[in-house]
Amino acid sequence: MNSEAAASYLDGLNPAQRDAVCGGDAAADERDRPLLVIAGAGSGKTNTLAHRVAHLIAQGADPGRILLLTFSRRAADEMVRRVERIVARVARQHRHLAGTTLPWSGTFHGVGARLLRDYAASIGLDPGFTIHDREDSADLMNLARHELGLSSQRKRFPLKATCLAIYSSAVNTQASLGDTLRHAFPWCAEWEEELRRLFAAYVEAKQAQRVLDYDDLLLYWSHMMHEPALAAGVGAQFSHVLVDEYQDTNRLQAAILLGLKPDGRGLTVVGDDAQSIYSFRGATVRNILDFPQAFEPPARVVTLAQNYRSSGPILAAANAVIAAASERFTKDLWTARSGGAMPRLVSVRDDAEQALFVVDAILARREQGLRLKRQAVLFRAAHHSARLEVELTRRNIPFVKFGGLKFLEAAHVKDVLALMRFAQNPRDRVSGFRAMQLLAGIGPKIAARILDNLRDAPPGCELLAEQPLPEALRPAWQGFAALLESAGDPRAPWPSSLDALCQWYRTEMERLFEDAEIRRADIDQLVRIGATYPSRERFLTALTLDPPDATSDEAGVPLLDEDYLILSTIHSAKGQEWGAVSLLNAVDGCIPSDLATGSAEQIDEERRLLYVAMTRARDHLDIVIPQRFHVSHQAGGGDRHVYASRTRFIPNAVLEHFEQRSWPKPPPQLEGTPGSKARAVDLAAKMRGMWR
DNA sequence: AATCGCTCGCTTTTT
DNA sequence: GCGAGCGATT
Repeated sequence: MNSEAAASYLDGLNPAQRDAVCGGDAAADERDRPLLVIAGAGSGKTNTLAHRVAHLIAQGADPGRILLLTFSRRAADEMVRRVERIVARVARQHRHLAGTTLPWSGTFHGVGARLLRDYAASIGLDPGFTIHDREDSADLMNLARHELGLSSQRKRFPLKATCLAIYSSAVNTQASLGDTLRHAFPWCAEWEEELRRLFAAYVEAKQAQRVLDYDDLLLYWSHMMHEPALAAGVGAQFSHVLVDEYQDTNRLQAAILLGLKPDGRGLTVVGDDAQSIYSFRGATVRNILDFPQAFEPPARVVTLAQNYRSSGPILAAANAVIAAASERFTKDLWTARSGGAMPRLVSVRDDAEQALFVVDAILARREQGLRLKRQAVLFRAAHHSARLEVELTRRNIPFVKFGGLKFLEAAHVKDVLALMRFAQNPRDRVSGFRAMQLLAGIGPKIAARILDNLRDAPPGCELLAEQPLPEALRPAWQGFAALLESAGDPRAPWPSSLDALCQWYRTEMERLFEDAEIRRADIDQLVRIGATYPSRERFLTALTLDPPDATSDEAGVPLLDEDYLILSTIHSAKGQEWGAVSLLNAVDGCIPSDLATGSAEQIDEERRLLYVAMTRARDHLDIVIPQRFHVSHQAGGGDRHVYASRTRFIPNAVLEHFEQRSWPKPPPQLEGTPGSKARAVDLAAKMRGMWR
């Protein structure tokens, strides 16, 4: 490539970024040496990684042999978009690069699913396996739990979700069950033997039903990497492997990488230990810390410490917060930006006033020209925004919420997916169990009996239509069986087979739900989403692994053209930025969550969470502290409350970085009789009712 | 055998 | 304020 073109696309990078993109170029042997990029918040990480990928392609790497692993589907799409844009620029001189695409980019889970299907034949897996989401997995766990008689113990056995969490934690951290229990679930330690039996049964059930859960996608992949012949094959498939958000990967994922590239050649990982916030999912910051020494010679390390995002005062405050972390490996970030307002620490009376303050501040900024889309409200737990959502609805301010309840968790959406999965894989008991009970007159008993019959049938011969049933059910059943059989046919046209299922389901909805009208819109939406995928398989996989992640995301298509406010959990805000950020409930008990104050590591992670929230802001940052807190689940709609205190992560010593103020109670003429508690409670209940 | 209605316990973050 | 689970009812 000529140096002029090189200059044109590398021009915008600072020296450290340029080093990360093409540092090893001079010596051919250096170029593919393993590379660790420590990239602080707002340091141009995505841009740098995208440039590195584009640079590799410009230097002759085959885009079809580049594996790009990101944390979320959203991040993958963004990365691919940027790479394509940079490559398109280079392609003006190098025609053969025009139209470059990156077929191998996605999450570990998504790529794992794809590889497992590709290699299914060589690892004894049915390529038609279905993937269970967390709830399906919990249901299957529950089935095993009942069959082993664990649900009727003298002492209460852990709930299905807890069992699954324990299983998942053990798998992802690669720890023994005993260690997992002692370390993360001490209150369940007495059940170790029962849990071991339960997990064995759970694994057998999954295999008999040709079903994989999230963890299996990594687990099977990593085991594949332990087979030398397979590992060599998969490894050779990729000339370069690049991983984003490496601080949030777990041991299983690290093992996969090492299996793919044992000598580290062609391997690049990017991350920031100060933003590690997923240890509850088994992520370990050790991955990033130990990365350089895992290779001989050790990996090259490049640090990006210049922040391009936040104003000086915001960055100073964030640095002050993270400085108190007991263990840290990255340096403070610095910025060339000068001026800007200090972040505000705002005291309000309670939850209700917090909502009022935030809405007023947001509208004021919009008056000054900052569109709603450039503003976000962040919080620790999805339900923290409930009061705010009511206020936004009342004032007709559109918003989109990320995190929390998903489109897919709605009962009616799950029903349709269960129908589809059952059609694809009649041995999938969880899906079949749910799907069959949609028919009036079929309950757990009949459904279970039919599933038993299906399990014993030879593969390929599903016999759905020929089940013994009460005569009264037969006509309805015939239609149901015919529907599933045609939808399950691998040659069934897509997406019309989905449409047919939904058509059938729509008529059942009337009986199943009082509010079928509202839910119908979601079903229409599902059909529309389905139409954007090329096949049933791709649709089901994508929906399980990369669900549309905002409530009312895509749902309100007209909404997308309009301006709307972003509401997001801090976790879901990772990697994003906004002109103005408001953080709710900066009090002890919320940040840190009182469920996460068990160990020093947990508390440190909560501190990093606050740091991540603060560093999302460019120009304005409001941290809100309600003085009074309603006790969350009290009987009888009482008005009990506790006095909350400012989060321990903003102690007096850091206050100098904030402008402190309190928000007075506004004149109470807005909403009828002021201070009438009964009235306020009624209104809230009404608003909540809108979402049911 | 399915379904309705009641009580009890738990309640973060997500691929 | 919600789901899972259980006992009573159809």
